[in-house]
Amino acid sequence: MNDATKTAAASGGGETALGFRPLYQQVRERLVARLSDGTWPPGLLLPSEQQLAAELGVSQGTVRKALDAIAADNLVVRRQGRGTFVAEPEEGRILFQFFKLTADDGRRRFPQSVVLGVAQGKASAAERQRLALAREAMVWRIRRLRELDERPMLVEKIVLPAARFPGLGALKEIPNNVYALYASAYGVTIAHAQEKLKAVAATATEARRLYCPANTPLLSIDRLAFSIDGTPVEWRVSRCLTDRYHYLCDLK
Amino acid sequence: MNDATKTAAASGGGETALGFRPLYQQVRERLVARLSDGTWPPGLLLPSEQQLAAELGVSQGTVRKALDAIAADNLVVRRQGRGTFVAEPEEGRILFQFFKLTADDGRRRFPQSVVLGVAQGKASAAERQRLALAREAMVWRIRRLRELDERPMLVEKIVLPAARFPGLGALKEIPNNVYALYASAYGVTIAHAQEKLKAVAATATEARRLYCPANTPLLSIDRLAFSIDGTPVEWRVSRCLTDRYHYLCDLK
DNA sequence: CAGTGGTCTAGACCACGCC
DNA sequence: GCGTGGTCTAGACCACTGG
Repeated sequence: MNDATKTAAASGGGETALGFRPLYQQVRERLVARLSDGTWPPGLLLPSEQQLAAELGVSQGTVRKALDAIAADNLVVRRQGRGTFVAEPEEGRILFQFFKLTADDGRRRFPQSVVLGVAQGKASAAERQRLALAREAMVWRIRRLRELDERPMLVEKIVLPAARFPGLGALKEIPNNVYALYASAYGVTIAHAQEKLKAVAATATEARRLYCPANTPLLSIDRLAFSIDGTPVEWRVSRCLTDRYHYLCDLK
Repeated sequence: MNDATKTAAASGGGETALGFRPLYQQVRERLVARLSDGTWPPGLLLPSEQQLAAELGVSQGTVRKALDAIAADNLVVRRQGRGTFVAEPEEGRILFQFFKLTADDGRRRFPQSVVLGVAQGKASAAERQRLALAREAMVWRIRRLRELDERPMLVEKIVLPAARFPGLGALKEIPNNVYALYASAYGVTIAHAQEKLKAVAATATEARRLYCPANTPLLSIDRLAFSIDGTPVEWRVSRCLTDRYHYLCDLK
Protein backbone atom coordinates (compact mmCIF):
# COMPACT_ATOMS: atom_id res chain seq x y z
CA MET A 1 0.00 0.00 0.00
CA ASN A 2 1.95 3.02 -1.28
CA ASP A 3 1.47 6.66 -0.45
CA ALA A 4 -0.72 7.29 -3.47
CA THR A 5 -3.07 4.53 -2.40
CA LYS A 6 -3.17 5.81 1.13
CA THR A 7 -3.89 9.36 0.01
CA ALA A 8 -6.58 8.27 -2.39
CA ALA A 9 -8.15 6.20 0.33
CA ALA A 10 -7.84 8.74 3.08
CA SER A 11 -9.30 11.54 1.02
CA GLY A 12 -11.76 9.31 -0.79
CA GLY A 13 -10.18 10.00 -4.14
CA GLY A 14 -11.62 13.47 -4.41
CA GLU A 15 -15.00 12.75 -2.80
CA THR A 16 -13.92 13.63 0.72
CA ALA A 17 -17.41 14.03 2.12
CA LEU A 18 -18.76 10.64 1.13
CA GLY A 19 -15.98 8.21 0.27
CA PHE A 20 -13.86 8.27 3.40
CA ARG A 21 -12.87 4.89 4.69
CA PRO A 22 -10.32 4.44 7.45
CA LEU A 23 -7.03 2.82 6.55
CA TYR A 24 -7.53 0.04 9.07
CA GLN A 25 -10.82 -0.88 7.38
CA GLN A 26 -9.04 -1.19 4.07
CA VAL A 27 -6.35 -3.29 5.70
CA ARG A 28 -9.07 -5.37 7.29
CA GLU A 29 -10.69 -6.02 3.93
CA ARG A 30 -7.42 -7.02 2.35
CA LEU A 31 -6.72 -9.44 5.18
CA VAL A 32 -10.26 -10.87 5.16
CA ALA A 33 -9.91 -11.41 1.42
CA ARG A 34 -6.97 -13.70 2.06
CA LEU A 35 -9.02 -15.62 4.61
CA SER A 36 -11.90 -15.81 2.18
CA ASP A 37 -10.02 -16.94 -0.93
CA GLY A 38 -8.10 -19.73 0.74
CA THR A 39 -4.70 -18.04 0.82
CA TRP A 40 -4.78 -18.43 4.58
CA PRO A 41 -6.50 -21.73 5.50
CA PRO A 42 -7.85 -22.55 8.98
CA GLY A 43 -5.17 -23.23 11.55
CA LEU A 44 -2.46 -21.24 9.79
CA LEU A 45 -0.17 -18.97 11.78
CA LEU A 46 -0.37 -15.52 10.24
CA PRO A 47 2.69 -13.32 9.72
CA SER A 48 3.44 -11.11 12.71
CA GLU A 49 1.97 -7.65 12.97
CA GLN A 50 5.35 -6.16 12.16
CA GLN A 51 5.66 -8.24 9.01
CA LEU A 52 2.15 -7.40 7.83
CA ALA A 53 2.70 -3.73 8.58
CA ALA A 54 5.91 -3.70 6.52
CA GLU A 55 4.26 -5.61 3.70
CA LEU A 56 1.20 -3.37 3.55
CA GLY A 57 3.10 -0.15 4.13
CA VAL A 58 1.18 0.92 7.23
CA SER A 59 2.13 1.15 10.88
CA GLN A 60 1.88 -1.78 13.25
CA GLY A 61 -0.89 0.00 15.14
CA THR A 62 -3.07 0.07 12.06
CA VAL A 63 -2.53 -3.63 11.37
CA ARG A 64 -3.32 -4.27 15.01
CA LYS A 65 -6.63 -2.45 14.82
CA ALA A 66 -7.57 -4.40 11.68
CA LEU A 67 -6.62 -7.73 13.27
CA ASP A 68 -8.52 -6.87 16.46
CA ALA A 69 -11.65 -6.25 14.39
CA ILE A 70 -11.18 -9.55 12.54
CA ALA A 71 -10.64 -11.35 15.84
CA ALA A 72 -13.86 -9.80 17.17
CA ASP A 73 -15.64 -11.53 14.28
CA ASN A 74 -14.10 -14.86 15.34
CA LEU A 75 -12.33 -15.25 12.02
CA VAL A 76 -8.94 -15.24 13.69
CA VAL A 77 -7.64 -16.15 17.14
CA ARG A 78 -4.93 -14.10 18.82
CA ARG A 79 -2.61 -15.70 21.35
CA GLN A 80 -0.22 -13.54 23.28
CA GLY A 81 3.33 -14.77 22.96
CA ARG A 82 2.50 -17.07 20.04
CA GLY A 83 0.85 -15.20 17.22
CA THR A 84 -2.41 -14.83 15.30
CA PHE A 85 -4.05 -17.96 13.88
CA VAL A 86 -6.86 -18.51 11.40
CA ALA A 87 -9.88 -19.78 13.35
CA GLU A 88 -10.78 -23.46 12.98
CA PRO A 89 -14.43 -24.54 12.86
CA GLU A 90 -13.56 -27.66 14.84
CA GLU A 91 -12.69 -25.68 17.94
CA GLY A 92 -15.15 -25.83 20.78
CA ARG A 93 -15.43 -22.09 21.03
CA ILE A 94 -16.36 -21.75 17.37
CA LEU A 95 -18.54 -24.84 17.55
CA PHE A 96 -20.95 -23.36 20.04
CA GLN A 97 -20.95 -20.00 18.32
CA PHE A 98 -23.84 -21.29 16.22
CA PHE A 99 -25.31 -23.89 18.54
CA LYS A 100 -27.24 -22.17 21.29
CA LEU A 101 -29.19 -25.14 22.68
CA THR A 102 -28.14 -25.96 26.21
CA ALA A 103 -29.20 -28.66 28.63
CA ASP A 104 -31.31 -27.31 31.48
CA ASP A 105 -28.52 -28.21 33.91
CA GLY A 106 -26.29 -25.75 32.07
CA ARG A 107 -23.97 -28.24 30.41
CA ARG A 108 -23.31 -27.52 26.76
CA ARG A 109 -22.78 -30.54 24.61
CA PHE A 110 -22.88 -31.12 20.87
CA PRO A 111 -25.45 -33.64 19.59
CA GLN A 112 -24.80 -36.56 17.25
CA SER A 113 -26.47 -36.57 13.85
CA VAL A 114 -28.32 -39.21 11.85
CA VAL A 115 -28.74 -38.25 8.20
CA LEU A 116 -32.26 -39.06 7.03
CA GLY A 117 -31.70 -38.08 3.42
CA VAL A 118 -29.69 -36.05 0.95
CA ALA A 119 -31.26 -34.99 -2.34
CA GLN A 120 -30.85 -32.42 -5.05
CA GLY A 121 -33.73 -30.48 -6.55
CA LYS A 122 -34.80 -27.25 -8.17
CA ALA A 123 -34.88 -24.39 -5.65
CA SER A 124 -38.35 -23.37 -4.56
CA ALA A 125 -39.35 -19.72 -4.55
CA ALA A 126 -38.73 -19.53 -0.80
CA GLU A 127 -35.32 -21.15 -1.15
CA ARG A 128 -34.34 -18.82 -4.00
CA GLN A 129 -35.41 -15.84 -1.97
CA ARG A 130 -33.53 -16.87 1.17
CA LEU A 131 -30.35 -17.90 -0.60
CA ALA A 132 -30.43 -15.17 -3.27
CA LEU A 133 -30.48 -17.72 -6.10
CA ALA A 134 -31.48 -17.29 -9.72
CA ARG A 135 -34.48 -19.07 -11.24
CA GLU A 136 -33.76 -22.68 -12.15
CA ALA A 137 -30.97 -22.82 -9.57
CA MET A 138 -30.44 -26.19 -7.93
CA VAL A 139 -30.11 -26.87 -4.22
CA TRP A 140 -29.08 -29.72 -1.96
CA ARG A 141 -31.52 -30.66 0.77
CA ILE A 142 -30.28 -32.57 3.79
CA ARG A 143 -32.58 -33.93 6.47
CA ARG A 144 -31.10 -34.88 9.82
CA LEU A 145 -32.15 -36.17 13.18
CA ARG A 146 -29.90 -35.03 15.99
CA GLU A 147 -29.70 -36.69 19.35
CA LEU A 148 -28.03 -36.42 22.72
CA ASP A 149 -27.66 -39.44 25.03
CA GLU A 150 -29.41 -41.68 22.49
CA ARG A 151 -32.44 -39.45 22.80
CA PRO A 152 -33.78 -37.41 19.83
CA MET A 153 -33.33 -33.68 20.35
CA LEU A 154 -34.32 -32.10 17.06
CA VAL A 155 -35.02 -32.67 13.40
CA GLU A 156 -33.71 -30.29 10.78
CA LYS A 157 -33.62 -29.53 7.09
CA ILE A 158 -30.52 -27.95 5.56
CA VAL A 159 -30.69 -26.26 2.16
CA LEU A 160 -27.50 -25.44 0.23
CA PRO A 161 -26.89 -23.93 -3.21
CA ALA A 162 -25.75 -26.86 -5.35
CA ALA A 163 -23.42 -24.64 -7.38
CA ARG A 164 -21.33 -23.91 -4.34
CA PHE A 165 -21.20 -27.49 -3.07
CA PRO A 166 -20.54 -29.73 -6.10
CA GLY A 167 -20.58 -33.45 -5.47
CA LEU A 168 -21.96 -33.14 -1.98
CA GLY A 169 -24.47 -35.91 -2.57
CA ALA A 170 -21.67 -38.28 -3.58
CA LEU A 171 -19.88 -38.01 -0.26
CA LYS A 172 -19.86 -41.30 1.56
CA GLU A 173 -20.81 -39.51 4.75
CA ILE A 174 -22.09 -36.14 5.89
CA PRO A 175 -20.10 -35.32 9.05
CA ASN A 176 -21.71 -34.13 12.24
CA ASN A 177 -20.13 -30.70 12.02
CA VAL A 178 -21.16 -29.55 8.57
CA TYR A 179 -19.51 -26.14 8.95
CA ALA A 180 -16.15 -27.87 9.22
CA LEU A 181 -17.06 -29.75 6.02
CA TYR A 182 -17.99 -26.52 4.23
CA ALA A 183 -14.60 -25.09 5.18
CA SER A 184 -12.37 -28.08 4.46
CA ALA A 185 -14.05 -29.48 1.35
CA TYR A 186 -15.41 -26.31 -0.25
CA GLY A 187 -13.40 -23.45 1.23
CA VAL A 188 -16.58 -21.85 2.54
CA THR A 189 -16.24 -20.27 5.98
CA ILE A 190 -19.45 -19.40 7.81
CA ALA A 191 -18.90 -16.03 9.45
CA HIS A 192 -22.28 -15.18 10.93
CA ALA A 193 -25.93 -16.17 10.92
CA GLN A 194 -29.37 -14.87 11.69
CA GLU A 195 -31.90 -17.00 13.53
CA LYS A 196 -35.66 -16.52 13.77
CA LEU A 197 -37.38 -18.43 16.55
CA LYS A 198 -40.98 -19.46 16.90
CA ALA A 199 -42.98 -21.92 18.93
CA VAL A 200 -44.83 -24.43 16.76
CA ALA A 201 -46.78 -27.66 17.18
CA ALA A 202 -45.06 -30.88 16.12
CA THR A 203 -46.42 -32.38 12.93
CA ALA A 204 -47.21 -36.09 12.81
CA THR A 205 -43.90 -36.80 11.06
CA GLU A 206 -41.89 -34.72 13.50
CA ALA A 207 -43.64 -36.34 16.44
CA ARG A 208 -42.80 -39.79 15.13
CA ARG A 209 -39.13 -38.95 14.63
CA LEU A 210 -38.80 -37.22 17.99
CA TYR A 211 -40.80 -39.86 19.90
CA CYS A 212 -43.16 -37.21 21.25
CA PRO A 213 -46.94 -36.80 21.06
CA ALA A 214 -48.32 -34.98 18.03
CA ASN A 215 -48.79 -31.25 18.59
CA THR A 216 -46.05 -31.15 21.22
CA PRO A 217 -44.73 -27.54 21.32
CA LEU A 218 -41.40 -27.40 19.48
CA LEU A 219 -38.92 -24.57 19.18
CA SER A 220 -38.54 -23.77 15.50
CA ILE A 221 -35.17 -22.24 14.59
CA ASP A 222 -34.97 -20.72 11.12
CA ARG A 223 -31.34 -19.96 10.38
CA LEU A 224 -29.73 -18.19 7.45
CA ALA A 225 -25.94 -18.51 7.54
CA PHE A 226 -23.57 -16.21 5.68
CA SER A 227 -20.08 -16.75 4.32
CA ILE A 228 -17.12 -14.47 5.07
CA ASP A 229 -17.81 -12.69 1.79
CA GLY A 230 -21.31 -11.83 2.99
CA THR A 231 -23.30 -14.12 0.70
CA PRO A 232 -26.02 -16.42 2.11
CA VAL A 233 -24.76 -19.99 2.04
CA GLU A 234 -27.09 -22.16 4.10
CA TRP A 235 -30.73 -22.11 5.05
CA ARG A 236 -31.59 -24.37 7.93
CA VAL A 237 -34.82 -25.02 9.79
CA SER A 238 -34.58 -26.98 13.04
CA ARG A 239 -37.47 -28.16 15.19
CA CYS A 240 -36.36 -28.83 18.75
CA LEU A 241 -37.76 -30.52 21.79
CA THR A 242 -37.27 -28.14 24.69
CA ASP A 243 -38.44 -30.26 27.60
CA ARG A 244 -34.86 -30.76 28.77
CA TYR A 245 -33.07 -28.09 26.75
CA HIS A 246 -33.33 -24.38 26.18
CA TYR A 247 -32.03 -21.85 23.70
CA LEU A 248 -29.55 -19.63 25.51
CA CYS A 249 -29.17 -16.02 24.44
CA ASP A 250 -27.01 -13.33 25.99
CA LEU A 251 -28.19 -9.75 25.50
CA LYS A 252 -25.32 -7.30 25.84
CA MET B 1 -4.10 8.25 39.57
CA ASN B 2 -0.50 8.97 40.59
CA ASP B 3 2.64 7.11 39.68
CA ALA B 4 2.57 4.97 42.79
CA THR B 5 -0.93 3.80 41.95
CA LYS B 6 0.05 3.11 38.38
CA THR B 7 3.10 1.14 39.37
CA ALA B 8 1.21 -0.87 41.95
CA ALA B 9 -1.46 -1.61 39.41
CA ALA B 10 0.83 -2.42 36.54
CA SER B 11 2.98 -4.76 38.55
CA GLY B 12 0.10 -6.14 40.58
CA GLY B 13 1.57 -4.85 43.81
CA GLY B 14 4.21 -7.53 43.99
CA GLU B 15 2.17 -10.39 42.56
CA THR B 16 3.13 -9.82 38.97
CA ALA B 17 2.03 -13.21 37.74
CA LEU B 18 -1.52 -13.12 39.01
CA GLY B 19 -2.64 -9.62 39.78
CA PHE B 20 -1.95 -7.77 36.55
CA ARG B 21 -4.79 -5.64 35.30
CA PRO B 22 -4.35 -3.18 32.45
CA LEU B 23 -4.55 0.52 33.23
CA TYR B 24 -7.44 1.05 30.83
CA GLN B 25 -9.44 -1.60 32.71
CA GLN B 26 -8.91 0.27 35.93
CA VAL B 27 -9.91 3.51 34.24
CA ARG B 28 -12.94 1.73 32.84
CA GLU B 29 -13.98 0.59 36.28
CA ARG B 30 -13.59 4.05 37.73
CA LEU B 31 -15.71 5.53 34.96
CA VAL B 32 -18.35 2.79 35.20
CA ALA B 33 -18.56 3.44 38.93
CA ARG B 34 -19.59 7.03 38.22
CA LEU B 35 -22.26 5.77 35.84
CA SER B 36 -23.40 3.24 38.41
CA ASP B 37 -23.57 5.52 41.47
CA GLY B 38 -25.51 8.31 39.79
CA THR B 39 -22.65 10.80 39.49
CA TRP B 40 -23.24 10.74 35.75
CA PRO B 41 -26.98 10.37 35.05
CA PRO B 42 -28.43 9.32 31.65
CA GLY B 43 -28.17 11.98 28.97
CA LEU B 44 -25.21 13.79 30.52
CA LEU B 45 -22.34 15.00 28.37
CA LEU B 46 -19.15 13.54 29.80
CA PRO B 47 -15.93 15.54 30.10
CA SER B 48 -13.74 15.31 27.01
CA GLU B 49 -11.12 12.61 26.71
CA GLN B 50 -8.41 15.19 27.33
CA GLN B 51 -10.07 16.38 30.53
CA LEU B 52 -10.58 12.85 31.83
CA ALA B 53 -7.01 11.93 30.93
CA ALA B 54 -5.66 14.94 32.85
CA GLU B 55 -7.93 14.24 35.81
CA LEU B 56 -7.02 10.56 36.02
CA GLY B 57 -3.35 11.07 35.26
CA VAL B 58 -3.22 8.80 32.22
CA SER B 59 -2.83 9.45 28.54
CA GLN B 60 -5.74 10.27 26.27
CA GLY B 61 -5.24 6.98 24.44
CA THR B 62 -5.86 5.03 27.63
CA VAL B 63 -9.05 6.97 28.38
CA ARG B 64 -10.12 6.37 24.81
CA LYS B 65 -9.67 2.63 25.12
CA ALA B 66 -11.69 2.60 28.34
CA LEU B 67 -14.48 4.70 26.81
CA ASP B 68 -14.55 2.52 23.70
CA ALA B 69 -15.08 -0.54 25.89
CA ILE B 70 -17.85 1.21 27.81
CA ALA B 71 -19.47 2.29 24.56
CA ALA B 72 -19.33 -1.31 23.33
CA ASP B 73 -21.45 -2.22 26.37
CA ASN B 74 -24.00 0.42 25.34
CA LEU B 75 -23.53 2.33 28.58
CA VAL B 76 -22.31 5.40 26.76
CA VAL B 77 -22.83 6.85 23.28
CA ARG B 78 -19.98 8.52 21.41
CA ARG B 79 -20.69 11.20 18.82
CA GLN B 80 -17.88 12.53 16.71
CA GLY B 81 -17.63 16.29 16.93
CA ARG B 82 -19.95 16.48 19.96
CA GLY B 83 -18.73 14.32 22.79
CA THR B 84 -19.53 11.23 24.83
CA PHE B 85 -22.98 10.95 26.42
CA VAL B 86 -24.44 8.63 29.05
CA ALA B 87 -26.85 6.26 27.28
CA GLU B 88 -30.57 6.84 27.84
CA PRO B 89 -32.91 3.86 28.18
CA GLU B 90 -35.59 5.76 26.27
CA GLU B 91 -33.60 5.73 23.05
CA GLY B 92 -34.82 3.41 20.34
CA ARG B 93 -31.48 1.71 19.98
CA ILE B 94 -31.33 0.84 23.69
CA LEU B 95 -35.02 -0.02 23.73
CA PHE B 96 -34.66 -2.89 21.30
CA GLN B 97 -31.47 -4.12 22.90
CA PHE B 98 -33.63 -6.24 25.19
CA PHE B 99 -36.71 -6.70 23.04
CA LYS B 100 -35.98 -9.22 20.34
CA LEU B 101 -39.52 -9.96 19.17
CA THR B 102 -40.07 -8.80 15.61
CA ALA B 103 -43.10 -8.85 13.35
CA ASP B 104 -42.78 -11.41 10.57
CA ASP B 105 -42.71 -8.58 8.03
CA GLY B 106 -39.49 -7.39 9.67
CA ARG B 107 -40.84 -4.22 11.29
CA ARG B 108 -39.73 -3.77 14.88
CA ARG B 109 -42.24 -2.05 17.11
CA PHE B 110 -42.60 -1.79 20.85
CA PRO B 111 -45.82 -3.18 22.34
CA GLN B 112 -48.17 -1.40 24.74
CA SER B 113 -48.65 -2.81 28.22
CA VAL B 114 -51.67 -3.47 30.39
CA VAL B 115 -50.77 -4.08 34.02
CA LEU B 116 -52.78 -6.98 35.40
CA GLY B 117 -51.48 -6.72 38.93
CA VAL B 118 -48.71 -5.54 41.24
CA ALA B 119 -48.16 -7.28 44.55
CA GLN B 120 -45.49 -7.77 47.17
CA GLY B 121 -44.68 -11.13 48.71
CA LYS B 122 -42.02 -13.26 50.29
CA ALA B 123 -39.55 -14.51 47.70
CA SER B 124 -39.95 -18.15 46.73
CA ALA B 125 -36.96 -20.45 46.66
CA ALA B 126 -36.74 -20.09 42.88
CA GLU B 127 -36.93 -16.30 43.12
CA ARG B 128 -34.27 -16.18 45.81
CA GLN B 129 -32.00 -18.39 43.76
CA ARG B 130 -32.41 -16.36 40.57
CA LEU B 131 -32.08 -12.95 42.21
CA ALA B 132 -29.44 -13.97 44.77
CA LEU B 133 -31.67 -12.95 47.70
CA ALA B 134 -31.48 -13.90 51.35
CA ARG B 135 -34.17 -15.94 53.09
CA GLU B 136 -37.20 -13.89 54.09
CA ALA B 137 -36.42 -11.34 51.36
CA MET B 138 -39.44 -9.65 49.80
CA VAL B 139 -40.13 -9.21 46.09
CA TRP B 140 -42.48 -7.27 43.89
CA ARG B 141 -44.42 -9.27 41.32
CA ILE B 142 -45.86 -7.49 38.31
CA ARG B 143 -48.11 -9.22 35.79
CA ARG B 144 -48.61 -7.60 32.43
CA LEU B 145 -50.37 -8.20 29.15
CA ARG B 146 -48.61 -6.65 26.20
CA GLU B 147 -50.26 -5.95 22.88
CA LEU B 148 -49.54 -4.63 19.43
CA ASP B 149 -52.31 -3.22 17.20
CA GLU B 150 -54.90 -3.92 19.90
CA ARG B 151 -53.98 -7.57 19.69
CA PRO B 152 -52.47 -9.46 22.62
CA MET B 153 -48.87 -10.47 21.96
CA LEU B 154 -47.62 -11.87 25.25
CA VAL B 155 -48.22 -12.19 28.98
CA GLU B 156 -45.39 -11.78 31.42
CA LYS B 157 -44.46 -11.86 35.07
CA ILE B 158 -41.76 -9.53 36.38
CA VAL B 159 -40.10 -10.21 39.74
CA LEU B 160 -38.05 -7.49 41.48
CA PRO B 161 -36.23 -7.40 44.83
CA ALA B 162 -38.42 -5.17 47.02
CA ALA B 163 -35.38 -3.77 48.84
CA ARG B 164 -34.06 -2.22 45.66
CA PHE B 165 -37.40 -0.79 44.52
CA PRO B 166 -39.08 0.77 47.58
CA GLY B 167 -42.58 2.12 47.09
CA LEU B 168 -42.97 0.61 43.66
CA GLY B 169 -46.45 -0.64 44.46
CA ALA B 170 -47.56 2.87 45.41
CA LEU B 171 -46.79 4.32 41.99
CA LYS B 172 -49.92 5.52 40.28
CA GLU B 173 -48.77 3.86 37.09
CA ILE B 174 -46.19 1.35 35.91
CA PRO B 175 -44.86 2.77 32.63
CA ASN B 176 -44.52 0.71 29.49
CA ASN B 177 -40.74 0.90 29.50
CA VAL B 178 -39.90 -0.35 32.97
CA TYR B 179 -36.13 -0.14 32.37
CA ALA B 180 -36.48 3.63 32.02
CA LEU B 181 -38.40 3.59 35.31
CA TYR B 182 -35.68 1.58 37.04
CA ALA B 183 -33.13 4.16 35.86
CA SER B 184 -35.03 7.37 36.57
CA ALA B 185 -36.78 6.45 39.82
CA TYR B 186 -34.28 4.04 41.38
CA GLY B 187 -30.96 4.77 39.68
CA VAL B 188 -30.73 1.19 38.49
CA THR B 189 -29.32 0.78 34.99
CA ILE B 190 -29.82 -2.58 33.31
CA ALA B 191 -26.58 -3.42 31.53
CA HIS B 192 -27.12 -6.92 30.21
CA ALA B 193 -29.42 -9.92 30.42
CA GLN B 194 -29.55 -13.63 29.79
CA GLU B 195 -32.56 -15.23 28.14
CA LYS B 196 -33.53 -18.89 28.08
CA LEU B 197 -36.08 -19.86 25.46
CA LYS B 198 -38.40 -22.82 25.35
CA ALA B 199 -41.54 -23.83 23.50
CA VAL B 200 -44.46 -24.51 25.85
CA ALA B 201 -48.19 -25.11 25.63
CA ALA B 202 -50.48 -22.27 26.70
CA THR B 203 -52.22 -22.84 30.01
CA ALA B 204 -55.94 -22.16 30.28
CA THR B 205 -55.28 -18.77 31.89
CA GLU B 206 -52.71 -17.77 29.29
CA ALA B 207 -55.01 -18.88 26.49
CA ARG B 208 -57.82 -16.76 27.89
CA ARG B 209 -55.64 -13.67 28.15
CA LEU B 210 -54.07 -14.13 24.73
CA TYR B 211 -57.36 -15.06 23.02
CA CYS B 212 -55.87 -18.26 21.69
CA PRO B 213 -56.91 -21.92 22.07
CA ALA B 214 -55.60 -23.78 25.08
CA ASN B 215 -52.34 -25.64 24.43
CA THR B 216 -51.34 -23.25 21.66
CA PRO B 217 -47.53 -23.39 21.39
CA LEU B 218 -46.04 -20.31 23.04
CA LEU B 219 -42.48 -19.06 23.12
CA SER B 220 -41.40 -18.88 26.75
CA ILE B 221 -38.69 -16.31 27.42
CA ASP B 222 -37.03 -16.57 30.83
CA ARG B 223 -34.92 -13.47 31.36
CA LEU B 224 -32.53 -12.55 34.13
CA ALA B 225 -31.42 -8.93 33.88
CA PHE B 226 -28.30 -7.53 35.53
CA SER B 227 -27.42 -4.06 36.72
CA ILE B 228 -24.24 -2.19 35.76
CA ASP B 229 -22.70 -3.40 39.00
CA GLY B 230 -23.27 -7.01 37.96
CA THR B 231 -26.01 -7.91 40.42
CA PRO B 232 -29.22 -9.61 39.24
CA VAL B 233 -32.07 -7.10 39.36
CA GLU B 234 -35.04 -8.48 37.49
CA TRP B 235 -36.41 -11.92 36.72
CA ARG B 236 -38.97 -11.95 33.96
CA VAL B 237 -40.88 -14.77 32.31
CA SER B 238 -42.77 -13.92 29.11
CA ARG B 239 -45.05 -16.21 27.15
CA CYS B 240 -45.44 -15.07 23.58
CA LEU B 241 -47.68 -15.83 20.67
CA THR B 242 -45.45 -16.38 17.66
CA ASP B 243 -48.00 -16.76 14.90
CA ARG B 244 -47.16 -13.29 13.56
CA TYR B 245 -43.92 -12.59 15.40
CA HIS B 246 -40.56 -14.20 15.86
CA TYR B 247 -37.60 -13.86 18.17
CA LEU B 248 -34.70 -12.45 16.17
CA CYS B 249 -31.17 -13.44 17.09
CA ASP B 250 -27.95 -12.51 15.34
CA LEU B 251 -25.07 -14.93 15.77
CA LYS B 252 -21.74 -13.24 15.20
C1' DC C 1 -13.70 28.75 13.91
C1' DA C 2 -12.93 26.09 18.06
C1' DG C 3 -13.63 21.74 20.23
C1' DT C 4 -14.72 16.94 20.03
C1' DG C 5 -14.01 12.20 18.88
C1' DG C 6 -11.56 9.28 15.07
C1' DT C 7 -7.38 7.85 12.71
C1' DC C 8 -2.55 7.07 12.16
C1' DT C 9 2.05 6.91 13.52
C1' DA C 10 6.33 5.79 16.26
C1' DG C 11 8.49 4.08 20.03
C1' DA C 12 8.94 2.07 24.66
C1' DC C 13 7.98 -1.38 27.78
C1' DC C 14 5.32 -5.57 29.63
C1' DA C 15 3.27 -10.37 29.82
C1' DC C 16 3.42 -14.61 27.70
C1' DG C 17 4.94 -18.93 25.24
C1' DC C 18 8.48 -21.49 23.56
C1' DC C 19 13.25 -22.75 22.93
C1' DG D 1 16.64 -15.24 25.41
C1' DC D 2 13.84 -14.22 21.76
C1' DG D 3 9.70 -13.19 19.32
C1' DT D 4 4.86 -12.60 19.84
C1' DG D 5 0.82 -9.94 20.96
C1' DG D 6 -0.78 -6.44 24.74
C1' DT D 7 -0.40 -1.95 26.96
C1' DC D 8 0.79 2.84 27.34
C1' DT D 9 2.33 7.11 25.77
C1' DA D 10 2.82 11.38 22.88
C1' DG D 11 1.87 13.90 19.08
C1' DA D 12 0.03 14.94 14.51
C1' DC D 13 -3.66 15.31 11.53
C1' DC D 14 -8.59 14.38 9.92
C1' DA D 15 -13.78 14.45 10.07
C1' DC D 16 -17.67 16.10 12.23
C1' DT D 17 -20.61 19.37 14.99
C1' DG D 18 -22.14 23.64 16.50
C1' DG D 19 -21.85 28.46 17.22
